[in-house]
Amino acid sequence: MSHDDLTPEEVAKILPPGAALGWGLAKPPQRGPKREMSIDLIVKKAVEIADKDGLPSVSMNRIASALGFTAMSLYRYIPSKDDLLILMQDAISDVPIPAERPPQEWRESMREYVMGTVGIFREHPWYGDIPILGIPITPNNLRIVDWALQSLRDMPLNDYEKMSIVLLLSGYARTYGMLQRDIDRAVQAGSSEEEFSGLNYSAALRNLIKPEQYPNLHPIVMSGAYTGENEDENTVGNDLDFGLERILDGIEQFLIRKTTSDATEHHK
Amino acid sequence: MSHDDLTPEEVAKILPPGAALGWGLAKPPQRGPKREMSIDLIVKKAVEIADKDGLPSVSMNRIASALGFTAMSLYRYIPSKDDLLILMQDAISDVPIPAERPPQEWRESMREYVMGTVGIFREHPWYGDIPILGIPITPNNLRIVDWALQSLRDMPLNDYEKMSIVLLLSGYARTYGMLQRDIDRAVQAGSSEEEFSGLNYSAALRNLIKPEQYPNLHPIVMSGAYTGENEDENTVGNDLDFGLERILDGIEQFLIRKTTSDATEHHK
DNA sequence: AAAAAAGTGTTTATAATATAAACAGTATAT
DNA sequence: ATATACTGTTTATATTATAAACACTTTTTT
Repeated sequence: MSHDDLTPEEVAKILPPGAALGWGLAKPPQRGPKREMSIDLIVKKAVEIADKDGLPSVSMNRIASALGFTAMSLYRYIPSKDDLLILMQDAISDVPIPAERPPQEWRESMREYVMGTVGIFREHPWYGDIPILGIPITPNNLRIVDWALQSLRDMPLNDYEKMSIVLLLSGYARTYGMLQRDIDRAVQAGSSEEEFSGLNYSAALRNLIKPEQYPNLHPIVMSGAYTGENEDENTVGNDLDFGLERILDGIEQFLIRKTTSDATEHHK
Repeated sequence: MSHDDLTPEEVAKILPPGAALGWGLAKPPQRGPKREMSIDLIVKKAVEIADKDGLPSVSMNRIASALGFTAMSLYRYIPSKDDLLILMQDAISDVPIPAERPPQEWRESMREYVMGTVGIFREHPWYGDIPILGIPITPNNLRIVDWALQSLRDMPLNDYEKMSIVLLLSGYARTYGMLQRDIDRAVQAGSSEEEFSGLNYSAALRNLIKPEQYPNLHPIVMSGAYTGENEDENTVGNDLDFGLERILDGIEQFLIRKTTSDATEHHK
């Protein structure tokens, strides 16, 4: 409601500590010994560890040791581990955003956005492990929201419709990012992609899926399609593209319906 | 490939231990003292605890104590905690499946499926916290896949197209289930739904989102739509319905295109 | 009937976790 | 000169999954 200009201190008080730190709103200390570390350094090291050994390996001890300090020293910079996770998540959301496209290329623009978001999951498989505690409010996360809104800017939609579409696209990207992550993780854990897709379980499923209890699934298990026996016909990449094109078609239908009904309303 | 009839023991050897237990393939012990517990009892109690206090509260100690035994006794029934999680996940997937609808009501049928799946997340908010280690292979999870395939059974689609659509719908249900869960969780943790939607951060965001850096998001933050200031116009329920209808429209387009191109191919 | 085998639930032990409290030392403001 | 604010460290705590060894109990084999 209010259009007040708040001071940075006032803004910092409203936001959760992690977000306030992300916006650089922590005022540097005025007294005491010189700091030997920095928030950026800690977050960078934490991301490095998570990339290499996964999120469970990111302990306060591990980060501090890697930097040559004790675990407790980190608490002079970041109030809690949850806040650190928020900062890590925002740090890796600092992705390059491609040049804007003309409005008629909105489908390609949305594809770029979804693929870009899925890319974060590929590069940092722990991205999806950090719990979502609310709508994005950190700087790089909001830049990604801004990116998603780009192709919608000049469309005949109200703000809520735009946000619904952004949610649809970002949710889709998240789903496939996490699916891709789960596969990468299973592969890295020694299990093969075939194991994940269920190829190893084909024989077992053929014995367990009875047509009486699973009338619709039964033929698909028997044909081998469920466990992806013809790998070239069924890959995750294909599934991702397939679903995305259906969603884009659905958005297109909405736009068509919206513009024609606007035209008829004009006639009234 | 093979059409062999395998013995239950052979099937159990192929599957991961958790899944084999879910299918009831563990042969009862032949010697030794009578068992005082059962797998079902343990899983039921674990689900009860998770429902009440969340997944982190489900420790081996907590389950065993609630049943009047020691933590280690559980390992006589279930090989590891990961296996227990698989059994818990399958147990709550035992949802009632509504009566089949005539083919022309496929949209309503898909809506029922998505809403039903989202419902599992509402009733058991920890559902989405259990990591996905591969395609569904446990009995109740496969029953849900069978449900999803119901409305597609008689459609002119090949098996891979059907599975892609199932993946699209189940992924969408999962996304919104988890969103709903995150909100419920934030509310239960004392923070309000307004806090989650960002309403409390409106004033802060208005000061932070500069038009130069966030050209597309800026107007939406200023109008109050980003933080959902007109609650009646923007609810999660609305977003769920909006996205689902777009996806159903996208599927409809695919069906139309497919049937007309089949017709033209016939003409050749 | 005797002995071996298999399985029961329990006790004890281990390494790792986030972070609270108290500490001695250091830079700045009054 | 002294009070204040801040630094990084040390010490301590409760909790976790599960391995190993234990004394009993039931069934199978000899």
